[in-house]
Amino acid sequence: MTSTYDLLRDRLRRAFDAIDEGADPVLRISERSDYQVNGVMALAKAQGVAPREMAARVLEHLEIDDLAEVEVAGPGFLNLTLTDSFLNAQLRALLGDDRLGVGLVEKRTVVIDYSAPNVAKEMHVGHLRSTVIGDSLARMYRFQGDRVIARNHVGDWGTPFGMLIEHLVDLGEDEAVASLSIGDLDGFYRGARAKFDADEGFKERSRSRVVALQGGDPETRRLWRMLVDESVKYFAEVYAALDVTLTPEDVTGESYYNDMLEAVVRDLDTAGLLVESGGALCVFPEGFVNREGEPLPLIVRKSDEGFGYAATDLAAVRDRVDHLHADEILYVVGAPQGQHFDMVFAVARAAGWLLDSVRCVHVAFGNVLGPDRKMFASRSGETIKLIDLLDEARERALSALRQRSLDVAPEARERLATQIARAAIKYADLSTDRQRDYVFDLDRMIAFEGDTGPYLQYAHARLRSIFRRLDAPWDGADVTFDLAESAERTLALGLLHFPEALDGALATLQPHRLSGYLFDLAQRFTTFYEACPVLSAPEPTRTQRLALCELCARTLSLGLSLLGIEAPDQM
RNA sequence: GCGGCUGUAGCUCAGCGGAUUAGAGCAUCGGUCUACGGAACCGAGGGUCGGGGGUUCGAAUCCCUCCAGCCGCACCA
Repeated sequence: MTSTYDLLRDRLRRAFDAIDEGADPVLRISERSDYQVNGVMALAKAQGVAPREMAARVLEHLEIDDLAEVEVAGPGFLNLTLTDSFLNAQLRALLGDDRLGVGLVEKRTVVIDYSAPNVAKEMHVGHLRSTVIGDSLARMYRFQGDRVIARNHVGDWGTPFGMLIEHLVDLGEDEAVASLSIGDLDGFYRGARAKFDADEGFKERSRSRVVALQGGDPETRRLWRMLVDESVKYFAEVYAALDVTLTPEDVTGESYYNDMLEAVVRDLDTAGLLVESGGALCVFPEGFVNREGEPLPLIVRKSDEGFGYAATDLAAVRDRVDHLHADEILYVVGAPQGQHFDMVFAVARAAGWLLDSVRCVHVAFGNVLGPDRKMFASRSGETIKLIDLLDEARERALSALRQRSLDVAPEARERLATQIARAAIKYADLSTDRQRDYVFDLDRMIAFEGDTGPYLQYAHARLRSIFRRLDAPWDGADVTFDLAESAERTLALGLLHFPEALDGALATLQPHRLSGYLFDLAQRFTTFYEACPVLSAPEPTRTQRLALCELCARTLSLGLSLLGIEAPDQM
């Protein structure tokens, strides 16, 4: 089906095109009517015509009577009120559409770089946002019909691996694997670090181990592989606990690009972009300066001849363009790295590796803050394990569930608690502008009241409970939506807005556009639910209301799934 | 110093060119109530949208400037 928004916009565009080819009608959801058209004023200004006069001209060209009544309002807005027959037709189409009005785009390849934990290091709150936001974007892109290639840019290379491998050797392989597989990655890392700082001999061994690793010594590589594999296994557990779609196959760590780094340097040199400065090989992209106002380098090869992350990131861009054939590349990485990515993209474009046709975006996000508005950490100042955070949320959800007389088996209750805990944490992250910092407050995010994940899950569960109470199957095949009650009409309009909400989230790479919509829809539903009895209503009202409930449940469920949140039938 | 992000009700946040009363959630206060699940709903109070200029018929929204906070600015990612 074609979405309501698209149908209206197409008609409006035709009228606008007749006056000025390509002019944007600026169609928006309105508080004063169903939709409003804001584009008349801009058009009037461009053409030197009085706005209301322009509105009249647009109306002359506008053929939209079958969809909406139009009224000129204020300085020159067009207010649209959908006709009953159009509303009915759209709702009926929605009932038969699994995609709830969302069209499929022409399939492109979208690479999304997200999560990026470090080998032999715990996943902590610092990884939460990248993981949750990236996964939501991946789900939305997939749903829209694109081919998504997730890239988990795991930190699996660099000098710390000398000490980590030596520590592994000291512990013995079996012991080390056991310690890693119980998920005590920080313990392992700290053990290595402590010895490195205290023991000169260990430090020396670590250094030569790095050399052996870089030199490709088979035994060293085997031990390194072991560390990586165990960590990736652990990450998979965390992703499962979070219900994140990343798999071990998506892991292309820093080491993945090692063999491409020489070529990066060589080709930059060939392109005449490479400059030696202080012993390091650099590119000075235009427009970047340091403290002193001097050109700022992107250091591709360090003065010790090692490669930095800039080289890896450049190699990754090339790989994603040349081998993955990306049409679009997204980096879901914290805001502090903004300048670094600006420089990498600038260099990649200057080198001709990244064409203008490939959209490359740093999807930046702010920090997770503690109640003191500082970086979220435990009392003792340590970072908090992601898995501990989830466990605590699950405990709270569980105790809340116990206080309810919900007729479910203990195992089912455990499962529910897990679903609620994930919803609480993910929704809190996905329901604010991602560029801002946000305060992590478990009490607020896990509450069943307010703008929370559990509230939306609850709204969905209430809807499903209606259908459980049905004594006989209902059939919506011949339903007619007359929407006589205003609460019915308000809910119905909300259902039609789903495609715009998703488009908005994708266009801005802001999942909170979608979460905000879902919360609004849930509120429309609860208002409707209070005002309009469903099961006890006489026919044909009963069938109509059941159909609205069905659509609402499906919209909530689908919408939440695109945020990576499950919608249980009962809670 | 340069650059980026942020500053909207007591708190947490939407809104980021558009319309007379700037929205929501939480908290507060007041209602609804023997219920199609009350973990709900309805209502009220509460804001000079950081300050000041400017553009415009119209600015929380665009431009300039100032203030405050956070972050980045050469070999760690």
